[in-house]
Amino acid sequence: MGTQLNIAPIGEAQSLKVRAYEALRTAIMQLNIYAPDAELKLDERALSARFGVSRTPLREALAQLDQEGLVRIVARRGIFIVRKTKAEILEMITVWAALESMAARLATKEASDEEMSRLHDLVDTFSTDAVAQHMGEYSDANIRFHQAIIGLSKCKLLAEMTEKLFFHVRAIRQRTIVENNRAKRSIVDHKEIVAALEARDTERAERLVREHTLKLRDHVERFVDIA
Amino acid sequence: MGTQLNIAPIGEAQSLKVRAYEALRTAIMQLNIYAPDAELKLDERALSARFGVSRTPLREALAQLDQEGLVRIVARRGIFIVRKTKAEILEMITVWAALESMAARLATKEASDEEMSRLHDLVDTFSTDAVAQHMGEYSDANIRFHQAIIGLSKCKLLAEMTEKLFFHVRAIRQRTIVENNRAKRSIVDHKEIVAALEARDTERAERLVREHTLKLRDHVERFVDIA
DNA sequence: GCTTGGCATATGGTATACCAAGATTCGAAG
DNA sequence: CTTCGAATCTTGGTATACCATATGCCAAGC
Repeated sequence: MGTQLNIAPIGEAQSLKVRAYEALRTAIMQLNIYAPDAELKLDERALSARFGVSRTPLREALAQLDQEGLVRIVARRGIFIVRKTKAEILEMITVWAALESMAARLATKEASDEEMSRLHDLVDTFSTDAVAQHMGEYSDANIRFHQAIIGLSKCKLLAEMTEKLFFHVRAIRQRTIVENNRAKRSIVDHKEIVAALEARDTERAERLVREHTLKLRDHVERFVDIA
Repeated sequence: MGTQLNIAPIGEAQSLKVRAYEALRTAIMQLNIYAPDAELKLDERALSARFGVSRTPLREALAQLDQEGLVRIVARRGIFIVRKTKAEILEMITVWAALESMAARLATKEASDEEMSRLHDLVDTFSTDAVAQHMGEYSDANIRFHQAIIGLSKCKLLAEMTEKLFFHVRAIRQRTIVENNRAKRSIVDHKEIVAALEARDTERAERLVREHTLKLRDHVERFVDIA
């Protein structure tokens, strides 16, 4: 196909800093930081030996994780994986609600009908996926639905900012009590949201998205036990 | 006077990284980056000599500025102060609208009457400050008003996130065409917002704040000439 | 046995040297 | 005069050594 060699897949040897950052971020994501026996302290030298790179790029990666709030670096004390407090999680969900409701508002004006229909499909798929339903509000499938709405806003900044929030919120999956009723009601909410978006009902779409996410907030406040 | 020697709190010498970061951030803030002759390229070695510190802490400070979007580090090319494009500025104002409208919503529930009255005073002061009016939507006094609303939400994350946005938006001050009518209408908006907040009218407060900021967005879109 | 001061160790912070790849210069070839 | 390429310079990336302080252990003294 094509008369040009369609770009090299580009193995792309990124900087060690970036690679270290991604490796650490992934590792932290996979760690259940709320488990009582979770390893929360990191050691620069041990990590640098483990990765096979010097401390310098590793430190830069850690500094970035520190700024993003995933770890906390304390001089001459150590580097600690951060456990978000419940209050912080609630604030993040609140901000999420603010951002996604604005995204819904924009989506009613920016998204094409074709994009809307793809969103529609996503909801239908999710509503028949028992596993996803079981995972509740924190499953990857669910997160994808919300990210899809953000995407339809065509506002990259909204996407960037929510991505960081999702990362932290995902960490509380295991601490959530899954109610079956809640999962089903969530599906209903999603369908209503898509309907409002497709109808280009800006105000309703915004309100539904906000209320949906704030419902999650209240649920976490009442039924999630952390910190 | 006291029977115990009430030890000094200790000066607190911050790390060189933090000091370099703050110095650079301040310097960038004071620079009119949209001026044609603005110095947009930085040099690690030159800066390290100028600050009297080695490249290491300086690099960490620069890496942080890079992540925050104030500068862009390109390997083997240089470090450049970022000029935000108009599209990016517009996105930032949109996100700002999302965050502050949520803050207004929360404020109607979280703020005390006493705090509301202080906000009221702030508006009265601003409305009689000719200089502030002249500066329009980007004066420090105006920014303070908006930050005050954010503060009343009692949501620290909202405050953190908007602070970064304000920094970037402030940079376009000089590029804004100040219309007298607009300044006056802005004051009217502010008074209405405060009224809604004091009346604890959640929906109205949210809507007014959102519309006010989106008005600014449209104004920038039409009358600010950058990038 | 308990307190206390010092020493050893751990650990993040800083300085410095070197590397590799992009940018620049400048002269030789045409 | 133009073109092109090799030598050189520039500049961010990386490795490594050293520094300063928080912690903990241990022994000396009460």
